[in-house]
Amino acid sequence: MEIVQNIKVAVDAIVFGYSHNQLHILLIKQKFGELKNQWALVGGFVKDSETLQDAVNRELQEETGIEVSYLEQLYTFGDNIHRDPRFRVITVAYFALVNSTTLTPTPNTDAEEAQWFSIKNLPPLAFDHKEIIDVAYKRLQNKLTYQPIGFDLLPQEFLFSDLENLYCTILEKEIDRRNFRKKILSFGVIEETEIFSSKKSGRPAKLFKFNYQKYKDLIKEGFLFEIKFA
Amino acid sequence: MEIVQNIKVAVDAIVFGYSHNQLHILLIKQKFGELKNQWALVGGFVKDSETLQDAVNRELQEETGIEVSYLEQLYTFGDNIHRDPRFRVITVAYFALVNSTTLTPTPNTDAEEAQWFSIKNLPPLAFDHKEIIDVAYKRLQNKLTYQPIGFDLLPQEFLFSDLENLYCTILEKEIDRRNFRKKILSFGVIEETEIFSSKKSGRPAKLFKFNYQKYKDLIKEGFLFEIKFA
DNA sequence: CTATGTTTGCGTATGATTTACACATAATAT
DNA sequence: ATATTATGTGTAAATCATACGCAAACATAG
Repeated sequence: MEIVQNIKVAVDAIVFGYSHNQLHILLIKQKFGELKNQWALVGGFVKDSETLQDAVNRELQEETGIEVSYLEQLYTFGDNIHRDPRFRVITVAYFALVNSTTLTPTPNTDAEEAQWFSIKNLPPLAFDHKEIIDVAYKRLQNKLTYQPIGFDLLPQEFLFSDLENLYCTILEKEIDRRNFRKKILSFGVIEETEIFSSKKSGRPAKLFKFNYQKYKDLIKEGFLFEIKFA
Repeated sequence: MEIVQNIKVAVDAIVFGYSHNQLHILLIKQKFGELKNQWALVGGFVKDSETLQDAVNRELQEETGIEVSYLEQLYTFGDNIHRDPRFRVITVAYFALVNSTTLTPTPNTDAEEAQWFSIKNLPPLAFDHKEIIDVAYKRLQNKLTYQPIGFDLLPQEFLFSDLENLYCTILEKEIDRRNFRKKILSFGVIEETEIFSSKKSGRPAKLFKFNYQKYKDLIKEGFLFEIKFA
């Protein structure tokens, strides 16, 4: 049986970053093609010999030079049947987080320009990329309440107040500082360091760090986080 | 820029059914081709002009004649690069549930034979379909604890004991009958009917039915279920 | 027709978790 | 020095989860 099919497979990455108490998304500006000067998600067509995830990592490398600290498949968008007149495109979207210590994008090719945008202030986007981002943002909000992915958006060592702020910002909720601290500490996956931060004012705060090993052990036991705040 | 890509896009459906206190999966037996006599998931190649979900529904109709009561995208499997020598296949897997009142498969074409298998006793499967089923089963177990999808596996009207049994079976856990009832009723999405069931022995039980409208209202408010039993 | 077994339906006591809120501490700024 | 700011810890009340007891309504056996 012969299969006639004129579909191309692409991957897109929704890359979240966190800095200055704001959630950001990494976008690239097309320099050529029919999408010239349009902002779009990082992505491109999958090569025959690479896995989907390899394709995402390659595109990320080529277009932004950024290495992500978390990557998972999000959803496959394939209903936009007439996006390109030459063929149909289905795109497997990947959800990515980057550590805020490595935030500066440096594209390998000069075909594109990479830039962070606050999620509250996105430019007009190519294709259905705005809807893809909406799905990704919901996933981030959801996942934050039952898995410790917030740490993947912060530096290796961070202040509790930063973590708290991150949760407030992303979940768009007020959180009681004291209950939040108790809850997070009760999971036993973050540890105090002996380092204190020098802030402008106020009592100096201990830096904390995430214990990935401990987290993996918990996951093995089928443990989930369940962070829910009124 | 010319895109050279030799990838075909397929869809697969993991169809769950529940009967005789057991969870079942719908499989088809290939009658032709290199996979002759192998059991496999319902699925096939996507046509250029149909959405992914339409493709799933079409394949379900063609191969089994079954109409599902719940359908959502599960995951896209694309790492099995050398499954077919002619081209690479990526398959978008869909998670489906069928109401146990419509369990009899009746394939349109006589190319395949469709049959239910207990999840505890699956035959050898084609490709990576066993792994896909594993992913789907985990999703089912998970989803059952925070969304009322159990009702999509039962008849319109059902006994509480059936619902409880379904949860026990799928979650592979003992559940306290009384606490389960209280919890489920507290969500306010199922209603008593005036009908009583005639059982072999014991006190007659009221039949209950799911109120989909009420559920949709709850979802709008961002409500989640959270059924967790020790 | 009574006794026994079986399944349903409801209730309550206990413990665990969540939520709300108060105050001492250690730095900087004035 | 004193005010200001942010950190770190504690505790009481309310809510929720868990464990379990018991009566009601049927079938069946003797």
